[in-house]
Amino acid sequence: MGRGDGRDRRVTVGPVDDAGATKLHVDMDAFYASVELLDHPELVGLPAIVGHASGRAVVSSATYEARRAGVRSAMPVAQALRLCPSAVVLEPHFDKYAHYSKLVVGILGDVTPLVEQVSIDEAFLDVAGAVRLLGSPARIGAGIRRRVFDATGLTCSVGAAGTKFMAKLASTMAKPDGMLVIPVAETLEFLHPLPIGALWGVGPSTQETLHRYGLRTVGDVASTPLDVLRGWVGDVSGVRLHELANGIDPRTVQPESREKSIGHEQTFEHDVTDRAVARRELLRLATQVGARLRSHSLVARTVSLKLRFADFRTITRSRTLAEPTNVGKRIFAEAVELLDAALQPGDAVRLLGVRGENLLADGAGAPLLWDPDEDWRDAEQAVDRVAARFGAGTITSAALVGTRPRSVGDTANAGVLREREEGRSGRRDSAADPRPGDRTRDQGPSRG
DNA sequence: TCTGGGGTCCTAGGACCC
DNA sequence: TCTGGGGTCCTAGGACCC
Repeated sequence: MGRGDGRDRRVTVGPVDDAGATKLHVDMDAFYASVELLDHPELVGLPAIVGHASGRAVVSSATYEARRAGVRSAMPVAQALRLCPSAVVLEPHFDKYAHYSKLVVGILGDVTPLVEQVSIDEAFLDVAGAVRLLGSPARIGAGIRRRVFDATGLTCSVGAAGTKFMAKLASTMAKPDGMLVIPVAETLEFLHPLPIGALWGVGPSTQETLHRYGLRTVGDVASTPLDVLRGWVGDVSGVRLHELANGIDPRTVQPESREKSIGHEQTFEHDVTDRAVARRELLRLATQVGARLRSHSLVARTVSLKLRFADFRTITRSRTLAEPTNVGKRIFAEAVELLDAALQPGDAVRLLGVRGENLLADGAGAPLLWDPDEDWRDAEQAVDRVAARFGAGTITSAALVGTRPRSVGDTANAGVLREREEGRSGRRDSAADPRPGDRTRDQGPSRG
C-alpha cells in the first residue's frame, strides 16, 4: 500500500490538500552522474557510475540503470563493476557539480529566501510565506522542477510536507524525477508502515539495536514509551526518534549555517610505512586546510589528526592551541607531532586526515600582507617591508599570520610569535621543520 | 581488487573550578 | 581526613548523513 500510495501522489496536480505542506525538499536525481551525462549524451539510458578508476575508489554516484543492477553509492568501484560489468566509469568533476549546484540554488532563491542547502545536491525550502505570491506548495514544487530542468537539463525530485523530515521522505519516495506531497493529515499514515531505517538518524547500528528489541517499523518506534527508547539508544537519540516516529520535527529551515570544522583527508593508493611520505602528505593536507580557513576568514583553535591503519582501525588525535591559527605550517607542526606520537614503528598507514575545529572568525580586515604558507624567513622580510611602508609598530604579528591583532603593540616579529604559539615547554620542533629540499617534492606528482 | 571524502552530532571520562 | 555535586573544557571514539 505504502509504495502504491506514493506513486499515485507523484503527480500532484490533483485534489491533494497541500495547504500545510509548506516545507519543501528538493533533491537532484543521481546528481554527479546526471551532470556527467550532459557531456556524454551517448550514455543516456545506459549504466554509468562516477568515481575514480583507481584501486580504492568508491562509487560517488550512479545512473538509475546502474542502480538497477545493484550498484549503490559508497560501494567500491570494483564491486560495482562486478555487479554491472557494462557500466561506464566516469571521472568526477567537482567544479562542474558546484557550478550546477549554484544554478539550482539560485532558482530556489527566487522562490524564497528561506533556502537551506544541506549538501551540494539537496535543499530545504520553507514556502509558507511564498504561497500568496506563487501559489500552493504543489504549484511551487512543480515550478521549481520545471525551472531546474529548463536551466540545466537536470531533473530533481521534490517532496512537500509539514516538516523537514517528512518532506525529505517525500522527495525520496518521489524519485526519480517526481514530486510527492504528503498532506499533514496523512503524516502518520505514511510514516508508520515504513521500516525503522527510514527514520533520519537510524543507520545500521541503531537499526540492529532496535531490531534486537523487536522493533521493525516506524509505527513500532512511535508506540514504544519514550523512557524505554531512551534507555536503548540514549537520551538525545531517544527523544528525536520518538518525535520523528510520531510525525514531530521541530527543526526549522535555517538559511545560514556556519561551518564548525574544515578538514581534508586522503587515502593512499598503497599503505604507507615510510614516515617521510606520511609527513609530506600531512603537509599537503595542512596547507590545504590553512588555505581554506583563510578563504573563509576563519581560524581554528583545535587541530585534529585522523589516522587509519592498514587494518582499517581508525584513530583521531587532537590538540587545542593557545592561539588559534589558519596557517598551514602551524597546523602541520601540530599534526606532525600528533602523528609521531601516535605511530608505532612498522605501522602501515592507509589514510591521513587533518581538520581544523573550534573555528572562530578571523579578525575582520587584518590584511594578509604575506602568504602565510611561505617560509618563515619570508615573514621576517615581510615585516621589514611592512615596517618600511607603514612605519614600525603600525603592523602586528597577528596581521602577518592572518589572525586578529590582539594588541596594537604586538611585536612585529614572526619568530617571536612562533615561539609564543608553540608555548608549551620542552617541545622540540625538528619534526615540524621540513628540510628545505622537501618543499618541491611535497607538492607531489601522483594526484589527479 | 574491501571499505572515499566532506561533514555533524552525541557520549563518556578526566581535569579542573567552585 | 573517608571524600558531594554541578558546570565547563578537552579529548577520543563512533554513528550517521550525503
